[in-house]
Amino acid sequence: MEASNELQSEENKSMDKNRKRKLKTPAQVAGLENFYNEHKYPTEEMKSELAEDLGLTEKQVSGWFCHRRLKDKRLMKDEAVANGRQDRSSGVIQDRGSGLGQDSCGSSKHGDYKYLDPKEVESQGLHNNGFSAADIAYGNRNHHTENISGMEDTSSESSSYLQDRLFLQGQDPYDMESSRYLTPNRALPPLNPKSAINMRHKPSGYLKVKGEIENAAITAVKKQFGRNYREDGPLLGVEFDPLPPGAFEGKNAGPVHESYGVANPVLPNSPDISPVKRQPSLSSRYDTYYTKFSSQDSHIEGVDFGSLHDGSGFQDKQDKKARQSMKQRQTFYGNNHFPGRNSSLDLYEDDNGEASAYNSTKNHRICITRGVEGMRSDSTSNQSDHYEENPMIKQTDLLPHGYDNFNLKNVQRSGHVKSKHSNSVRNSHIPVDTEERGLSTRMAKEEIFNGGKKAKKIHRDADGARMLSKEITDAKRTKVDPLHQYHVKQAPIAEIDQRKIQRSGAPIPSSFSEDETADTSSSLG
DNA sequence: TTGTGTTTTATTGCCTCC
DNA sequence: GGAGGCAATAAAACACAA
Repeated sequence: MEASNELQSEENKSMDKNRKRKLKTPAQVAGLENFYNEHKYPTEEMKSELAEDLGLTEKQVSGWFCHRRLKDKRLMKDEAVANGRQDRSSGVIQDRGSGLGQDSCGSSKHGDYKYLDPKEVESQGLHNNGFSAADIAYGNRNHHTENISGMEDTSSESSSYLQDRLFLQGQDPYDMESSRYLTPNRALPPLNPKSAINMRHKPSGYLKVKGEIENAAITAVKKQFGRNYREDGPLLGVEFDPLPPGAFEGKNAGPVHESYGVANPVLPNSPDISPVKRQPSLSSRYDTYYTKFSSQDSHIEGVDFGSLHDGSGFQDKQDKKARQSMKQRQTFYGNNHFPGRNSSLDLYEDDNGEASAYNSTKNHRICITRGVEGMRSDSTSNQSDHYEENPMIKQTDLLPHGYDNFNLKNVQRSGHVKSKHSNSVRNSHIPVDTEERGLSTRMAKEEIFNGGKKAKKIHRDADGARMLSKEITDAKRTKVDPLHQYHVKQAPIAEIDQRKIQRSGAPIPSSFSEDETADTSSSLG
């Protein structure tokens, strides 16, 4: 009896211990998100790898993915509902929504069939370019590439296009990452035996019946996008704006417009726009996200990865801040993978015509995404101390093949970004612009859907951004890291920053206000 | 500073598939 | 029956407003 009681108490203790929520570090979240973007249903192996890489348990990873899917589902549902109300012809979105909604993993094999999952297809097609922390790890291990193959199936056109684009740019670690998995003909070799096997699998349950149909729909949409991107140009932020309305026939016009409006690159060269200022809502989110993340960067650079979750002191504090912003963004971040990435890529490249800008952005992102891994790579420069904290992290394995360039950059960056300010500044700009575009779309939608609630959130973010902006501004004035300066040059970033001004009540350039207005109006109605 | 609302994390139960 | 997943729930961590 006593023994049992004791045992029970022990269990309870341990339960409590486990029960005690422990927030994942931004790095971990980033890693998870990135991986999630590519693999909604990671295999056990993947999970294991990811868990190891992130310093989490498989259970945690599984749980996280589960919740993440739920979250996605929930968002999609909301979106679908809202879309349904607003536009009946939003077949695409609805399709997505339905796909997600029904994509439930009733079948445990979904993970294996993710190739067929519209969601996956889409995310993969557009996200393959995205950087996945896990990818790095997996890349080295040649584990997963299934997704891409699946992608080729349904969205080979757009996806390949994107890949090509990205590949050509060749500067993007993300791209490189994905490209690494590609065979000379761009086909993805089954790296993982399991994957290969999986590929042979046919979807079961819902996917079995609807997979192809949905894929077709998704593919169609993707193709539409792909064409737009391809033919109409890379300026997703700018030109994509009008496309969605047409492509989606109205329903998305609002959201899309909004999203783009947020990141509207139309004001790239506006001198009036302060780089430190950003738009409140969406941008601020990511802005904050990255900014903070970068603050984590310091964390990343300085830290954290190693401390992935030792959850102690130093990192915890930094994490806390980063998390706050992170949390708010993750939702969107995960969901908007493709838009953000693509848009960012295109925008940077085309808009500025400066690969460097593009690269810088990427690098930045890499830094973030790599949060987990990136940190490691960064750590090589001087974060060893942090890594020491986490024995799970193997610095030697941190650098994925093909990431030499960006890693180097990152390292360099981390070099001068040692100072928190510099970090903030740097991060505040780049990422925002990059991810924001894609994310903004969804965010805008969410705004619409959730109305006040979202507004509140946005406001919250804005506040955070404001706080950051102040910090950033100060930092900028006092110190600007070379890389950062470069980033600052980027008009898009400046625009984004501009939003901050708006939020803070500072004067807003007419051009930007228009954006804002458009954004607002679209979101409102 | 406190209360409230939101988000994230952890746990548990159930379902489906093999 | 085991594995994987979803859904529901509880609780912690945050953010914001009063």
